[in-house]
Amino acid sequence: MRRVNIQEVAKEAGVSPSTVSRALNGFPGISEKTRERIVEIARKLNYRPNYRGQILTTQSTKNIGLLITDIANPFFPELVMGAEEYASKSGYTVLLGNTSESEEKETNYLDFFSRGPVDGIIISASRVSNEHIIMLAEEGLPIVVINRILEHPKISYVSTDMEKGGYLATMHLLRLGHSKIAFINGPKHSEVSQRRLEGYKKALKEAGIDYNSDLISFNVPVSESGYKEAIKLLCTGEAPTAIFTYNDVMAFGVIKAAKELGIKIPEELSVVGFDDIFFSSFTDPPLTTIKQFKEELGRMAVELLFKLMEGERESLLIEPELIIRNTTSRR
Amino acid sequence: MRRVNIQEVAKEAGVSPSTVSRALNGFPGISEKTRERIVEIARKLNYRPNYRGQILTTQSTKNIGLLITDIANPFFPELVMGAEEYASKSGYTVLLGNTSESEEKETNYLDFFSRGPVDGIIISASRVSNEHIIMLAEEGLPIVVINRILEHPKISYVSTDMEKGGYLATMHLLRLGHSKIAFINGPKHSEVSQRRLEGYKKALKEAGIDYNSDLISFNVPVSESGYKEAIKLLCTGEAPTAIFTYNDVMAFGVIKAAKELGIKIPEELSVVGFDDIFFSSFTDPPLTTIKQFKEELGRMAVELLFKLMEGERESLLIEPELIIRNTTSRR
DNA sequence: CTGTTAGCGCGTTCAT
DNA sequence: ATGAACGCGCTAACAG
Repeated sequence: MRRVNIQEVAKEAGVSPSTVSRALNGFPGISEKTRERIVEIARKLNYRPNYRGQILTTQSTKNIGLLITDIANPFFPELVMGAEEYASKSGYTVLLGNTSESEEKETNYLDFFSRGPVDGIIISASRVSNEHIIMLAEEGLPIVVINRILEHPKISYVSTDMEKGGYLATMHLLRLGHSKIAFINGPKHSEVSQRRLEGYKKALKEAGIDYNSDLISFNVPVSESGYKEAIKLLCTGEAPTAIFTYNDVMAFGVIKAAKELGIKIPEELSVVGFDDIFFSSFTDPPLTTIKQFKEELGRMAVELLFKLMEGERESLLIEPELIIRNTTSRR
Repeated sequence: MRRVNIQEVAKEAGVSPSTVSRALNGFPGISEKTRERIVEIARKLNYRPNYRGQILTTQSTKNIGLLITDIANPFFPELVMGAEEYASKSGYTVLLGNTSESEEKETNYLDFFSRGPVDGIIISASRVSNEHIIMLAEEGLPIVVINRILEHPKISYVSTDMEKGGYLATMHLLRLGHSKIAFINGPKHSEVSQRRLEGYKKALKEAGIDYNSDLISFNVPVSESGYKEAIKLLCTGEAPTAIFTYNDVMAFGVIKAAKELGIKIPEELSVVGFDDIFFSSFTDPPLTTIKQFKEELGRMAVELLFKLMEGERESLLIEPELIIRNTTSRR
């Protein structure tokens, strides 16, 4: 692939390859004069060490693998930016694996990552099993998981407090006088979905309202799901007066459905999303939502990964925040 | 990093490493019986070939590097998805480099990519110079550029016809009776900005309207720029009746500014964006825009890259499309 | 059909 | 302060 290698530089400088290596890597045991001469020659020849040979010897790639579920959902880009910014400060590059909600792709990327191109992995994806993650970790690969509580001696995690999020959203709606609150939830198998549902139930219980599973649905977390579920819910005789969605993008689908059905938001229907992505303040009306600190999540994941690479394990929960805009109102 | 290597499998099976390699890679010259036995042992030992050793030998990484400017702008995720989907069909993984509009980061990623982790590069970023790209191409690295017309024997490109896009947007506004049309453009040095400006000028000329450079500004292509420029434009005595923006995200900024100033869209101000990202149909009012076929752009880039790796060079232009929604109306 | 040898491009001994 | 030899893990080329 690359043109000039270390041997050619060595030949040009009339020294051995190891001397070139020492010179260019700033290692001791070489005279300042030779170093300068070699550095100059290397630059002239436009020499850059071959990555493939380098990582094979050093056993370090200076790369981090970041697995995410859906790059089209703005939640993830913000997370990625947080991770990338922090990683690049330490000279690390982030290799992004986007899985488009496909379990097979998650497995493929994880397999790929585990074969050597990265020094550690951050997983922000829900399909892959804890067992699979633990297996990789036990092979010696440092792993940090995002938004998944995984207690294991070799794995760290950072997560939004999802139960708190579900609780905040539901409580907000209850306080506004709603009692029939639908929850258009995410994938059933996902831990995140389950924890938010716990928060939802907890709030209901505190308000003394019976839990009704007819108001809950589990979905692929994309806009269309929100749209379809909203149509279903709003066309029944006993339609809910408020809808809480698994994420903002799904809430956009709900808003769209309500508009098409001529149902006014927030007068006739209140909507609460989750994530607080950039576009949520631009919808009509602007979306009330539970904010996740996405950049912080990405940043902390990298920080915890670096610690893990040095043998220190540490995990943490980040509190979400209720952002009240204009899709919710008193019943 | 990885636990068990090919030698251990060989030892366990009582054969040589090369036999194991043949068995696992499906190469000929090995008895079916031995192959099955080795495959079984490899699976039992949970062996997966070490990527680092493998690429050093095969000279192929099965990776593509994809350089993008701003992952937070939904234009790019859609492009990435198109690229990824097509690449993964051929067993390739996409390594994403996000540069957050920083020239230094673009250079870093390009440097990294050129040192060996990928078999080819797709560049959808504007800061890096043609010279730099050509240098890398001449080192033997297959490169495809997106939205940049770069004629060079070793480089392919795929681009939206930007001049056409600028022309379509401006012509649409002219037909609606607008004559004072501001253009909140992208980065000045960017070829894309320049080509769209050409289209804008061409439409103006055809309508017999003089070009007024006061109506043109060059900006970092993020939402805030649209907001700030709109405030500036709309607070002057001679405010334009229509604004064309470099991308949809900037148009969102314009909409926000107009709302804050109490200016009604589209009655008092028409707005046309560029890209047609997913959220543009969710704004209030839904945005009129020039659609780029983003997934197609990503898909074609990979296809052209594969061709380039086999020595065939081919480039193409994709026609954009005017999507009329509700931010434009007759003057 | 299988084993041995060599080499990808580096960094790291261990000598000198 | 510098060079020679070795090895990272794998596959390709050559032998048998």
